[in-house]
Amino acid sequence: MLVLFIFDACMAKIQSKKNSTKKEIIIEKAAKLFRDKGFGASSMRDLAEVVGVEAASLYNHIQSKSEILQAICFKVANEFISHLEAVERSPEPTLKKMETIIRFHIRMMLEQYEYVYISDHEWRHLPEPYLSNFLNQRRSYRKRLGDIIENGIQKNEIKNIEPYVAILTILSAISGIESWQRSRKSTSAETLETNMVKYLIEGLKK
Amino acid sequence: MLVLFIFDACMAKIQSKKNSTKKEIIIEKAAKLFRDKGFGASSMRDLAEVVGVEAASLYNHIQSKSEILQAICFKVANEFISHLEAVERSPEPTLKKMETIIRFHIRMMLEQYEYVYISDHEWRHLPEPYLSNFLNQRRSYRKRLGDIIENGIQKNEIKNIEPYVAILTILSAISGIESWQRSRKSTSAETLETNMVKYLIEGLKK
DNA sequence: GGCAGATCCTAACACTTGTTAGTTTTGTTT
DNA sequence: AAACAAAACTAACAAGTGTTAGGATCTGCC
Repeated sequence: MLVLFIFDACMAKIQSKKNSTKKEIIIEKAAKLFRDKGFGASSMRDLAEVVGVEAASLYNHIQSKSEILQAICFKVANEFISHLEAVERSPEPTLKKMETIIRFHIRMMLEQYEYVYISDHEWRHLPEPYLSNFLNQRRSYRKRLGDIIENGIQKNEIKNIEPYVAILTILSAISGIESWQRSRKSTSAETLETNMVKYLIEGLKK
Repeated sequence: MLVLFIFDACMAKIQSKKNSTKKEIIIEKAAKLFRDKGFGASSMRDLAEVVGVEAASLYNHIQSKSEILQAICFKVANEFISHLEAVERSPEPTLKKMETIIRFHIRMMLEQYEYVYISDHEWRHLPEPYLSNFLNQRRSYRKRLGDIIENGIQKNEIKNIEPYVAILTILSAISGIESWQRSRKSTSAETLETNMVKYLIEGLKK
């Protein structure tokens, strides 16, 4: 009863069903904008224009420019973390685990390009304490990936390679898909995924 | 005679020996600044402060904020291109060529971190026509790298992999060293270079 | 010592930034 | 039709932007 009341009050204050929708539209448009002009170079007036509204009107749905950035960065971070948790719980061999993770990263880069790109490149502009929070999550995520690799080495399932360097290499390689997105060339998405997985997994095999 | 005159006039107009030195100092400080705040978020007043001078005084040595960015981006681009030309001319086998190039990229990332980082991440802010120019050089550079790989495949010296994807993977992986730089951890530069080369080269071997 | 030129400074410019206040329009409910 | 809330608008704010003008100061050379 009390809980319901608080919940309702919260919903009513922060967002109703309708401006939740509008808020999402704003964030979506913002993602596209931030991706190709950068967060710093995108003004609220720019954003307002693509949304089809006056700049001041945006503040009926969001609280600040950086709230948009926070929403994007943490949405992406959460998706990666919860996927990782599922993989960690699975009983598969190390190489298969890594392939699953690599494919997930590649698909995220293909299907949620704007969001992932911003989370990768514009997190610097997060205000504290969100910045520290984000970096902690990131560090923890990479650490856990490194643990998977280390575990695989100890079990003699994969080649002996510095886990940190392997993770750095894999994640960076995938985030480079950004530059493929920027200029859709002859190479198809499928070719890209197949070949990149091949390259990155082959380098881990014994 | 005429050539010399033009050369002299140019030198005198753009920079004398003395403000060339000062100009270089400004660019060096700017590189550090741009790297950790981003080009857009760095103001000329910020730059002036680290140089130890008033903002307006900078304009005795440079012509505009974006001239600094141009200087950095094209300096880096030229270094990579001329190194590539040397490798192209060499008679070595494909795998050795690729290792040379990979090592050069890694060392540039280790030794000229600020410059390379900015060239990698802040080129968007170049004004036209420099932007198009830069992107053309970049595309051409990657194309030539791809040709080396394609040639190696035809000669049966390396594994059959999509050249474009291989290049994308290699370059992106290396540019990820940025995040190692950002937080000097337990891993040494040597370990990093050794392991990354191992990973990236192993994935090319037959 | 004094001239010349390089380099600095202060002040200001025109403009853009994110955001707020106050008001009017819009759309739904009674 | 009246009333209410949601969401749009106009106008403005304080602060910060890159850059220029004009004058002061410093430096090295005759």
